[in-house]
Amino acid sequence: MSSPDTMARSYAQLCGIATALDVVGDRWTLLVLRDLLLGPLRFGDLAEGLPGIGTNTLTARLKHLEALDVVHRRLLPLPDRGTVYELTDYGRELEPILMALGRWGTRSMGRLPRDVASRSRWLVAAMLAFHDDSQRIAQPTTWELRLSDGPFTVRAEDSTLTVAAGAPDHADLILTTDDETLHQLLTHRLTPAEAVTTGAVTLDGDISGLSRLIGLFTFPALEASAT
Amino acid sequence: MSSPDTMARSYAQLCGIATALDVVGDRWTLLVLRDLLLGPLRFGDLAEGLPGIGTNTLTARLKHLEALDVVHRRLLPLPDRGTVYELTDYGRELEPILMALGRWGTRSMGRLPRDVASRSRWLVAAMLAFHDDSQRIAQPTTWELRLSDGPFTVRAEDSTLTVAAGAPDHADLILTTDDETLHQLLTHRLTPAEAVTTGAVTLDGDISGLSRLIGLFTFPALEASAT
DNA sequence: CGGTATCCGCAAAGATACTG
DNA sequence: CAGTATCTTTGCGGATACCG
Repeated sequence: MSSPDTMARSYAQLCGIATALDVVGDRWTLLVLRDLLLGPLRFGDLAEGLPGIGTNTLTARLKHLEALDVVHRRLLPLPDRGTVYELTDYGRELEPILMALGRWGTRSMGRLPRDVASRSRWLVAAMLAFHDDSQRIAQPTTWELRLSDGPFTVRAEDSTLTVAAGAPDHADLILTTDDETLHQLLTHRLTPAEAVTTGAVTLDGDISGLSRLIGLFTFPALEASAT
Repeated sequence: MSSPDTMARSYAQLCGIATALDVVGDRWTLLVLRDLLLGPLRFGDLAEGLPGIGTNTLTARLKHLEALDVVHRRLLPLPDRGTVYELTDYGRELEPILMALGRWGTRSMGRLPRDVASRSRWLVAAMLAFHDDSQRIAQPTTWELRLSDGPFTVRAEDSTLTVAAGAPDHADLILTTDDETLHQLLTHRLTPAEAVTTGAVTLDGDISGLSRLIGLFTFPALEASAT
């Protein structure tokens, strides 16, 4: 019984890249891992974040990833009584690769179809991708972003940025907004002052903290479609 | 019907990673790009390096990649009268991502099936992936590797390593060997002296050059399969 | 030889209904 | 909520026939 069907369609090449694709190359797989980068998720939350995936396909991907030690299935303690999926150490090593792939793919986003799905968690992941780690921040700062997917924690310390789903215990600044406004702020098409004045952003804390947050990133301007 | 609708199965997500996968996420696509990393290839050479791919699938992938400016189709000058496919600048930006993915996947190579295909070009690509760029080499050196796929050029200058298919104009050392022997050398399961003595490697130049070549890399030992 | 086009069988993926 | 079962659709691999 050489491993179940998890290797059914292996490329069978003596090559690290081909082997990596045997593990994470199937359709949807890398998007599952992308969504798990911000923290553990339940089956239903994963499915909700992957519009178009069938529950059977999601089940198959999770089983495959679990068998290959990329994802771990964990039972939550009593109050919740649920199951969550989270990255293993091996799976977490994909983070810089996924971020680099996301930066690369951003250039092609102008070609996206008209009816595009959007999730604030993807925008938050993009913040991780476009964080400018050549900057060192003077003192550690925590932001809470309240977006449509729920609260997220962004923390800057020295030159590292950590991002996770969920609210922090303490935030230096809480901001409530929508994806489009946040993206406009990050691409400098909207100033913090404008955003607050129009009510597109609601702050609990000082507006300078919003400016400092935005300054941590270097988002590219999106190009229009060419084809 | 079915005109080149290259976005037929787009994830349609406002996300750089999802967009990248719209471009290079289809089966075989990243392996096509891997093989093009070492230099332009003809259709037939690509097909030969991707055992199992159908010629129709390869055609579809190349058309897709060409339409999205990842690969460029170029006609060779007269003596050859052929067509080659080569990476565009945009496509070449995938190199560090593919190398990182290959390093990541190497850990899972113990699970590969029994009948694995092997190509020396993949081993040469792995040399690029496992090059230790913390080293600076005293004086620029060029090696010619004569392997089953043909000759390859490896050049070290300062702390950069370049690798390409084809023989160099001048090589400081020419070595002829097989994939298995080269891999054993790179993983220190075989010493240069042993390899030369047994005839597994033939040198045209000084053996110290082989030691210096091997010293440029930090290949991991392959783990045995667990499940 | 360097592709392209077509048919065919299979396995994966999408959709949805259903169950613990 | 967390999946499983079932059915349909689509993509893929393989073979082959065709064109420059």
